[in-house]
Amino acid sequence: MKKTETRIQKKNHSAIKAAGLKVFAQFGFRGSTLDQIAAESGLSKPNILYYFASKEAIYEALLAQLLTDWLQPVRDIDPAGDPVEEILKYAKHKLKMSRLYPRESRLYATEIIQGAPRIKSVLTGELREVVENLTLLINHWADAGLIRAIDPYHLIFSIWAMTQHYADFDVQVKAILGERDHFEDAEQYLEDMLRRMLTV
Amino acid sequence: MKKTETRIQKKNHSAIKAAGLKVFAQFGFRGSTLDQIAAESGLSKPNILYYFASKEAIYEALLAQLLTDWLQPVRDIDPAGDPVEEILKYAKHKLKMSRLYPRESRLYATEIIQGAPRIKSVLTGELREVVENLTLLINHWADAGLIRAIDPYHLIFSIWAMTQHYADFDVQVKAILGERDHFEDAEQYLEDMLRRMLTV
DNA sequence: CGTTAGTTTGACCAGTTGGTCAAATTATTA
DNA sequence: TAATAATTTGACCAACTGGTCAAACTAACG
Repeated sequence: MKKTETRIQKKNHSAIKAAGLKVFAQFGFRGSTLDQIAAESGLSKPNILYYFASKEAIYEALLAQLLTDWLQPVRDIDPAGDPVEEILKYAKHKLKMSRLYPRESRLYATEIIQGAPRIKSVLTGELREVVENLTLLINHWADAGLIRAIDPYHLIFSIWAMTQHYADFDVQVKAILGERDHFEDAEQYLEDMLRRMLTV
Repeated sequence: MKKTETRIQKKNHSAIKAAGLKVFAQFGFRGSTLDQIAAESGLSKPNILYYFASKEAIYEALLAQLLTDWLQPVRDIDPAGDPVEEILKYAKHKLKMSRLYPRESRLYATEIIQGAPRIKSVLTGELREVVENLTLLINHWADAGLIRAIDPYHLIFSIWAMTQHYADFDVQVKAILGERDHFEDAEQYLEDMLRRMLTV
């Protein structure tokens, strides 16, 4: 598909995606304008449309990238590993992504809040499947007595909710806690919570 | 302020706010248009601007209403009540609001994700103060040995995150769980989690 | 160095945006 | 019922929207 990408193409594609991420994450698809992305990326509007067919194409490129990054760590959970540690590893990974890539998290959040018009098929397809497998694994662990019996779906939701909260509601968290880094405390709380939920 | 509001004013003000809530919650402030709100409310665009000075005025009226509804249940927590039950009552109340008023939750979420440009002062003011008081109470309870020692801030964040998740990420939750009502299971999970976190 | 392929842009366009306003319509009240 | 106040609207506007395009410019390469 992308056999030969020139130096300039590579640079500009990523500059546009970086700018698009910044703008879309803040204003959502409809609230964002090509002029904003142009200003943010330092390119002219027609130049942006030379590299991406449309505003929507930029948005979809970002979403596609995001979804693979989102799903991979779930797939990386090792069924042969220690259950509590595996779940903890996943949760911590998710939290770290919230700290390092809060804009990606916000972009995803706005898309979902708006009804996920462009990725609903991924939600009911790939995401659902990946989650289904994870719930089976969790139930299997519970049956084997390795963790406490627990609703696997809501366990997963609680991990998502708590980790993404720190990225999506960053302003609110900072308004309450101040500007200093709070991710260390968050991780400790999350670990404590999960251990209590998973061990008998 | 609103001494005499005629029958028609009352009807149209609330029709516009209802329509605005629906539209703003889905598309955010910048992504929403007066034409959408007009269509949704059944009024003409100039007629809407007869009742509200601007698009922004509608949005701010909604946010103001929302914030008081948001803060009240925190204030209603009874310092003299049973700690675990009080916190549980609050969490369940929050979850119920997610079920009954998901659009309000989404409107708030989009505003926060976008950096809370219009309510940052409320966050660092009223909200912070109310949360501060709650953390003092929780610490007090912990000191008295009525609940386990716990980081009160992240406890609050976890309640917010988990309850609002079911409203804000409704599409995703439904993509995974199907269309049937999942709030009963969510409440059970939430209660289980909080009891485990709060009791020794 | 000259040619070609890749890149950038100013000018432009049709549709949409929030908002205005005078005039028409409807409700209220004396 | 007549006059007054409140409500509604069609026509309109300037600014902005995503997108186009031919022409100018720059990089790559034989």
